[in-house]
Amino acid sequence: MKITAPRGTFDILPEDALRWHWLEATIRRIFGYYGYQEIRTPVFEHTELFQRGIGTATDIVEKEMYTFNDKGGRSLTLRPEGTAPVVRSYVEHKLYSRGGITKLFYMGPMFRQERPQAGRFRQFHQFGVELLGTESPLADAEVIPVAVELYKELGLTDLEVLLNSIGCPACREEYQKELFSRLSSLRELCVSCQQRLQKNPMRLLDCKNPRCRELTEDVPQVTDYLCPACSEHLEKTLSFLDRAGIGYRLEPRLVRGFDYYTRTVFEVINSGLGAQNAVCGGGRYDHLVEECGGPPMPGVGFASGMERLLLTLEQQGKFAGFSSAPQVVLVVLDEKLAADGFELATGFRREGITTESCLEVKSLKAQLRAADKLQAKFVVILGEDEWKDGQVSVRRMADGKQWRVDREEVSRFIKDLSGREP
RNA sequence: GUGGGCGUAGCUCAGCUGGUCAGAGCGCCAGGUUGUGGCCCUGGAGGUCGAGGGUUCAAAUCCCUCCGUUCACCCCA
Repeated sequence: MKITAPRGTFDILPEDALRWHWLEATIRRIFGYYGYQEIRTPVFEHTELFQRGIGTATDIVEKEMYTFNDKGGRSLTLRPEGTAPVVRSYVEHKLYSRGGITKLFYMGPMFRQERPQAGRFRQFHQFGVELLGTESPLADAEVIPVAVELYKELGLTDLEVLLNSIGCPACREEYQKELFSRLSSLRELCVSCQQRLQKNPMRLLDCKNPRCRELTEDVPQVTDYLCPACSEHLEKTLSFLDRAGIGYRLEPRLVRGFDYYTRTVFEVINSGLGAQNAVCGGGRYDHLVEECGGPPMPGVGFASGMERLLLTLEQQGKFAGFSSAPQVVLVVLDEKLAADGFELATGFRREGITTESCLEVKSLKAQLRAADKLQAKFVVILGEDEWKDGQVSVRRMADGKQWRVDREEVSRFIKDLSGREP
């Protein structure tokens, strides 16, 4: 094998495509119930959008973006995430001027140059929703069940919602100062935590290093530092979730990797995925629209990884029954009848019968074996015996029953039979 | 970017203390029925043993380099 798909990318083969179609269709259907409308943005954007939106100090912007110069010397970047592009489009087209609240969803490939791992790819697919134009905690509370109920509909089990509030810039700054003063003297923190302490002290709360965990054990929690407004926002969000019966776990150490988040942040995790256990991540971003050149306009949303969902569903045996079996396989027994067979197959298809036509005349045995492998419901056999009487044979594969039928009546015959057992 | 595991037929793998070691199962194709699938039987096709280099009379088997893949760290969906 000379040329393979680039590292971290993969082909979706026909049998897999069925699963993707099903997943995509389910997402669209559920999002429809909640009133989200699809928006499609380019797969690449000006590099600056992500630098401004995600934050230059984040890992994604620092080392994971596919950035290149086009022939005009512009710096472009394959989108590493979906929120910044959606917000860019929202601002560019002044969607806020249509009044009220904007509810959008997107779905498509994203690109990050990381080392591939279980459930992690360089080209991967996400869908997500963005609810723009309101600061109400009802919006935070609404966005979470969009994901949760979708997962339920997909048949996912063993999921957990983790939730936290990281406050607004004002209360967060005070908290970060506190963290810094408590921890900056500690030499025992791991190397990356030393760096985090300088750039974004809050990030070291979710370090997995056991020693760092101990050292930060009794550090105060973000939620203790929330200003009255942020505190009230969190309270209300939680009470709405409680009221609607949406389970969650308050996770004070949950912080997220993008700079744009404010107040509510959350994740949905699944234990079956190994280290990459998050299937969904999101939160509120009250200053991103402004950052992107729009008016002050709050927003909240989430993104979810499709590969990880499919992986989990696969583990749960969801796709056992997925197949694309044809209703009819046409078998032609003699080269001389090839044209008649072709005409017949075309007729079936015009009648809406999924038909596999006979492209190569082989022994009846071989053709039946092939039909069996395709899991055909019926085989229509066209041989000289039948044809001289203006007929074909229809064989029901499930029980091997066979009928001689006039050629003009085959479509009707098959349709009638299809409704019945077996 | 760092570290570990693995790279032998389409797939899953055995062989790996160097010398019938190029194999098994499944899959594929064909035959056992003059026009009848699934089970069974028989036969067949298919591999530069990831690539390159080295050690040796001799390497899939030992050594080195590279590539790929996988898991973990980092980070994240």
